[in-house]
Amino acid sequence: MTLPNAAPVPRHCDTETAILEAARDLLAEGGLEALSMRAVAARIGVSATAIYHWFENKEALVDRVVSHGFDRSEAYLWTAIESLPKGSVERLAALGEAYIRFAIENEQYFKVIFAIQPPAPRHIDDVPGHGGYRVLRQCVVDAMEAGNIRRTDPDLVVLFLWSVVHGLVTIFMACDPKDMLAECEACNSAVEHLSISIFLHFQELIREGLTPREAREAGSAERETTAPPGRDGPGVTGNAQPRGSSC
Amino acid sequence: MTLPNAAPVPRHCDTETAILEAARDLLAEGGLEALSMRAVAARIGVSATAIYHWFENKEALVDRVVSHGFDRSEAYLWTAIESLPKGSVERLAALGEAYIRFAIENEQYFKVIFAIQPPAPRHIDDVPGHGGYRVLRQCVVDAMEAGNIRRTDPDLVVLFLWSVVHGLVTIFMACDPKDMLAECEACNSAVEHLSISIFLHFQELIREGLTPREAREAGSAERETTAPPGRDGPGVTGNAQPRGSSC
DNA sequence: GTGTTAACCTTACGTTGTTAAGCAGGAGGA
DNA sequence: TCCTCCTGCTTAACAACGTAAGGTTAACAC
Repeated sequence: MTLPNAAPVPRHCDTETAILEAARDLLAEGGLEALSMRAVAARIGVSATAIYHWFENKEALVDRVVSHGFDRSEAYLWTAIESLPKGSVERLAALGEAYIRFAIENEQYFKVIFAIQPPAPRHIDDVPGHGGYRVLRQCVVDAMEAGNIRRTDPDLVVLFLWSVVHGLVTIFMACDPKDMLAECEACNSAVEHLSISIFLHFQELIREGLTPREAREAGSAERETTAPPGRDGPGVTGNAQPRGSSC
Repeated sequence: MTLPNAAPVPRHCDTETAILEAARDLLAEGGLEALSMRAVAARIGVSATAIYHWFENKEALVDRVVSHGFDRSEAYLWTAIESLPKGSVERLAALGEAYIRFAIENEQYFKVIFAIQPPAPRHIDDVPGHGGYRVLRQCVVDAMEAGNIRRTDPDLVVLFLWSVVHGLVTIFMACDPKDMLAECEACNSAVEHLSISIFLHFQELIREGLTPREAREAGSAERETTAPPGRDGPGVTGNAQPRGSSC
């Protein structure tokens, strides 16, 4: 274990890394309840109390594990979008899809972060994975400057898009909405994950909004002058999506 | 404790109710980690093992507590919207706001549900609060029939709106995005909760979408002719998903 | 009187996170 | 070579946890 001659590198790194790796594996395998100090210790062949030499307590260990996991998120998201044109809507869409994929692949990390209640709400920079927020914000600003999405408060749009994808994966982690979407054939297409398939359909809603086209065109002139937030546009029955019974 | 003469009413109801109430209070006060069998028992003056006479184990107790809490959600949501016109967009907006309020008021219940990992993903009907899903779906269908929102798969719209509000409250429970929204003056208006203030701004994005008006009007003419709904419009990922042509 | 059942109780077991005390061994100075 | 200090662990023990096993008591049926 100990490096023979490289003095400046303390051997402690080995144990600390081993602890983190064992904890990461346990978390991924069985969630937080499978991650006990004794289980981690047993995996790497030390006593449970040895962990306290490297981490203040279990919470600190879990925090490090989760942070490590999410440190990869920023790179993961950048990789997913780097080949797509800057400022494009495709890039934003790919980012959302990547977020969902990352959440699925790191489900236990997500659950830990959004289950543990911090004593006080943490600042966004202290939340593991806040790097993902930076990526998303950059893409939104780019798309806004390129004129591909509406110009409004970018932070609001960022939070909106984040809410959509995060809400989707969170709901999917808690329950299985498969049955409620059984009638939606397209949702059950040959896509790896149902949540991603649904997100593909969300994209049209995100882009076009829920207001029927007729109502929008009718009310566009008057809305030029006043734009109250909770207004109710007069409804004209439109049928933009001709489909059988439910779709 | 024991009722003297009223035979048909077994005394056990008192204890069971007391257990549920104590567990509910402990959960609300200190979250899941404050809810221990011994703490519940101490509150009502029985031994910890007495609880096992009424509940199979801790999980069953927590399940009942959370279910009870969410049983009120459907009534809560209906109350919030009953005075608003059926099929209106206001009704949908009020429903979203009510969901957020309910989540804030029942934060610990939310955390338990979306933190605990069921062995297998549960069916939507088994999820506490699925009554809220029913309310939302009804409002979406009404609004669709009234022509106030676009006609498309209602379940998709339901899941979309649910994702938006659920994602928003989940993000807010995990971190404090106050700083990142510091520049958004409107968000810091005199509204009770920041999340509700933000949701008010989300509503415009939900209704109008992110596509700039100019781009929409320019593209509307050509889309009149060729409009396969599931088609790769702008914004669909480059990962070329094989999509069903049905939706 | 006997038997049954409901509604508790006490005791105890194994596991958990965590602390305290101490030991082995290498490094460094005298 | 001896002493001291620090690092990286160890064992022992603690309180709190969920929960299993079995005893006790009162109410009730026959």
